[in-house]
Amino acid sequence: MIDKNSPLPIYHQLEEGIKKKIESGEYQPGDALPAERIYAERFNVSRMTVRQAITNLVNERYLYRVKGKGTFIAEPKLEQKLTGLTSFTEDMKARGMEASSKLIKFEIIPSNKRLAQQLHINEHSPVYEIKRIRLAEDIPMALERTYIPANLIKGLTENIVKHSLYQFAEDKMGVHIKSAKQTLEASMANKEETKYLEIEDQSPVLIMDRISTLDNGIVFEVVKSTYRADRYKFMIELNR
Amino acid sequence: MIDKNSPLPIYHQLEEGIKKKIESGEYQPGDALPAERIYAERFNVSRMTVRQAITNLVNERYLYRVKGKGTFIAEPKLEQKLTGLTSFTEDMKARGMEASSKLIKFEIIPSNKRLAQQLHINEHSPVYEIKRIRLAEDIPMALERTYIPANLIKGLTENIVKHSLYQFAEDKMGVHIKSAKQTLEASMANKEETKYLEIEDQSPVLIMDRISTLDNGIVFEVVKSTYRADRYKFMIELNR
DNA sequence: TTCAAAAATTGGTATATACAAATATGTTCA
DNA sequence: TGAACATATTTGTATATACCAATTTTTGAA
Repeated sequence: MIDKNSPLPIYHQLEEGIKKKIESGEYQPGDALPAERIYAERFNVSRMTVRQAITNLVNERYLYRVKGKGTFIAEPKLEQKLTGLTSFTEDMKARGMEASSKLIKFEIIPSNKRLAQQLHINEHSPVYEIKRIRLAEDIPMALERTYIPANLIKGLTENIVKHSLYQFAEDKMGVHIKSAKQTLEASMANKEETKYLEIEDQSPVLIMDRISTLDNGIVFEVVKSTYRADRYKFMIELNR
Repeated sequence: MIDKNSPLPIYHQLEEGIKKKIESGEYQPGDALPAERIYAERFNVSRMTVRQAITNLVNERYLYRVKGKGTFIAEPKLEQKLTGLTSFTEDMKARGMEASSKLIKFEIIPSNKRLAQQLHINEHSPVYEIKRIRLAEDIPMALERTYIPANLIKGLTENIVKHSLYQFAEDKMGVHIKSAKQTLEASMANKEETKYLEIEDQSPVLIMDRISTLDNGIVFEVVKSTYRADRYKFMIELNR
């Protein structure tokens, strides 16, 4: 379980080892973990090193400690893994519909204050503004506005945008999106939205804001999407 | 800042002290925290003790460390927790708000066709109907209607509903919720919703439908929640 | 047998120390 | 000036040790 010559820290190896036993079911919720001093002796490492591994797992909710009693396997955490919230294209495909998109704007503009803040760049710094209409079976479903710092991804063309932006970023720049924060809220359509989505004024719409971050922590994009409430429903599946 | 005779652990005192300086604005995001050895010397404690305090703050996202450079004040955390299957109460707590709820209906009614289908029971079978208003800081945020098959959970009382329904189900029945399917859509408030949520007619609202399933595959509940669009935003965090 | 005291076990706090690894700074030499 | 090297500083990993606090187990006397 422990290789002292490994470049990986001992506490990390121990952490992974314990995690694996939990996930495989060898350690069941409620079970007591061997005492810290036992681990220390068994692997001939310091108790403090064992503690470091266990502390991390406690922080990640895999374990919990009770003073004087021991350390125990925690109940698996419901939530955390949201499957779903896939891309529009995938989403439509899953519903058996033909997805397409129409590019209506592709420009470099100076960022305003709010955008600069979200993208962690200076105000007025150039950003790509990509505006698209998302359609399913040729019916407008959403208006999508994407903002990407211009200096982050040079040589972006309309053509690329028509294909996969993420694919381009991965292939040419070797960057991967690590996480995304999304918010969903209800609102009423503004003028631009009613126009492109072909809905009446004051119709209810769903607004989704997404901020995507790369492996290295750099904010890659800010996306603001407006969905027709009468045609679109978000599905979120939660498993444990 | 540090009282060695206090019953509170030193690392905890240090933790609170640093946190206070961050929250008061004395330490600004991006600022470097004094080095660990500086703190150790200044308060005449071990560097390891300082590390324990800082490690906790790093885990809570108040600080972040860069090897060889130092420890820095993190950007203020706006939206840490995802609104996934976390309860309204937890959700509000995460946002630093006081959550409460008002029970406005608790009855056993015969299920209609649609409900029976969702719950996988026969039409007209009895179900609990629990109607609640969810409040944050005494402001109505959502109207929540929960439906549970009556034969699934006998002896449910108003009092239990006021506490935790899930807790009751886990403790008394030993059942765990395994998964949930949620849909989110925008709509306009109907009469009942405008009344309880204290909003104007035709206001936009967010409607969340949830179907929760137990370990054994039995559908446990159907929840229909209507959220005020002007006060509530769903946050979803996705990580790779 | 019963119950209270003592001992053992477990996690919690704290110290001192050592070296590794990444980064920043200063210095030297071409 | 500018590049290469050495040095200092910072966090990261790991060990050994000591005692505290809560809990469980064992012991022993009534």
